[in-house]
Amino acid sequence: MILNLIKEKIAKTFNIEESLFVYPPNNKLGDISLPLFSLAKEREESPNSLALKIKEGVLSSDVFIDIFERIEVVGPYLNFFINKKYLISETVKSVVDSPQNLFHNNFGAQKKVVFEYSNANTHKEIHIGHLRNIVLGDSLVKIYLANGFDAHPVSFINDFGINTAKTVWFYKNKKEKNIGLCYSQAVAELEKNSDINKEVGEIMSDIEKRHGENYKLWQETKDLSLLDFKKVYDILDVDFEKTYFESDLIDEGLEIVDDYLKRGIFKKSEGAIIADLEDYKLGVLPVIRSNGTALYPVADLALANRKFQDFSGLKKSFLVVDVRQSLHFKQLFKVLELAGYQNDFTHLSYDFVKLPEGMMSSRSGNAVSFEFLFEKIVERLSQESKKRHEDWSDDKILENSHKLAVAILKFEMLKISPNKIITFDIEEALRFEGFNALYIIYSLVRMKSILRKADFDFSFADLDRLLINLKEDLEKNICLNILKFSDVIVGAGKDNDPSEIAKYLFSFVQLFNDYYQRVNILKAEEETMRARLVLIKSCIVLIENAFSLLGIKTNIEEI
RNA sequence: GUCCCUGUAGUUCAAUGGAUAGAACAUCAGCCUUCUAAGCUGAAUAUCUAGGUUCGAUUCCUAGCGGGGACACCA
Repeated sequence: MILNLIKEKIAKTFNIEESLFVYPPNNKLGDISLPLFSLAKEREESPNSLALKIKEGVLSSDVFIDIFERIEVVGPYLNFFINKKYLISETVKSVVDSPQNLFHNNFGAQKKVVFEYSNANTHKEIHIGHLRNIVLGDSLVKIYLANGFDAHPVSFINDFGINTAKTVWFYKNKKEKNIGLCYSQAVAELEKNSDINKEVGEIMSDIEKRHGENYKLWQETKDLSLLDFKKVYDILDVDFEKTYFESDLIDEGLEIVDDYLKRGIFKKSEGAIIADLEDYKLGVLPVIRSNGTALYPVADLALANRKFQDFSGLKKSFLVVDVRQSLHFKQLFKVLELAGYQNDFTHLSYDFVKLPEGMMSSRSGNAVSFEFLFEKIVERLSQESKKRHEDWSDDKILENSHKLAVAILKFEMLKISPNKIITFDIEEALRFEGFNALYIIYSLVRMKSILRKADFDFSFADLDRLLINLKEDLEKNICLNILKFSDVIVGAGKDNDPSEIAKYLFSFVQLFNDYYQRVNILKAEEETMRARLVLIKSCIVLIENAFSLLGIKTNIEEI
């Protein structure tokens, strides 16, 4: 890639660490820059005189003769201005000819990794907290794939807890068919009348024994719940290679517990079975309740096993789970380590989604369900579309609004760093201005519309000759930013943070909109027009690639 | 009490230890006979406090203050 090649060349020639290069805060200062503080210290020289020396060296070397327009020394900084023609033509050609070189690297060396996410509970509704999890996991898998990892998405579904029994109880007694509503309403009933707990306990016991009427109802409600999940996954266009169920893992987990008990990793305490991790300052992990029933870690232990069985050669297992379970995972990983696991487990935590009025939970029933939010956004988008396109059919409006709503929701969840709480304000989300997927899609659709109107056949374009016509500073700046995308992909992977892609994408489109406003494309002189069309095509490829790393599809032609 | 995260503009978020701390929303002032104005331009406004490390700290360290979370039978 061009920027890396340039940095590498300079670094090699002058024996400098390649990582010392930075991008200047604004493009008036240069395209790439080398701050010389540390190097000057090492070489016992003043940064400024060292900068001047290197500058002379670069200028006198014929390797760099066509690459740089000029080189400036500003105090301790050495600022390189890349030749405009060279930068533009190299960039556009590589986007058009070999985009995989720009949008894909082999940083991960095909290391096999698994991402476990969307660890939803059946018998509960999917709310916007889960949405963050699903969208984050999906995006991370895509970013890791782009970084050359062999990444696989799996999901672990919790279908066996006491919450399922509560839902069954409500379903059975109140004839409520909407499973999502059953749980929160059951919790409310239980609070009013604690006698119900006994019934719920009996239901749970039947479920665990796997027979009788209650077990049947459990299966029935589970299936209904899974249908609801499927609906959401389809809307969000996410898919898992494997889905693990707690109910399938529990027996294997119990065997492991026995084994660990024998090996002294677990012990009995106060009637329960625990892992005592006080020595590691990790407190105590309860595994089996004093009444003999299994707790969450039992399934986790079995799942750790399964994943390495199912994905042979697996090097690393990522678990995308809410930050509130950090301690739990530290404990679990410590237990696995004590049991002799050599494998690498990493908890990718993210903070929760709260409402402006406070915390959200499916227990209290104040959660904003995915379905509700999605419909609300579709509705608002449809209203707007109708205003703009009186000639569009209702079907077309609805279809477009659906696509947009998915993009908007995903972007809302991903544009903020995972370790920040998202305060989800529905009014804010319905405003569609500024740092928002709609802004980007709107611009993208305008770009596509220009290409449609131009009706230009790219396959016959003689790029070398054509690109000479791109003479604007903005055109160079756009190309420079296209090139920076490679670094963004690597960074987002290293930091496990898709928001870096979202932020980059937004600022890139801002830059393009500036260009769009200032420069005429279809009205430009013939050759300039064609060159600009090729540039726009490159921008479209970039934007669609960036969006795809966020799991956002861009199959929208009009808006 | 212990541990984890966090504190930047009126609000929501940015800023690999580096140059003039950036956006978006809201506010104010402008731009549609012109490739889709869900757009663009301009104005105004900010690093919790005190120390330390460093040539250089919003960033790293220590302490304090504020916010959130987790800490044995929830997941």
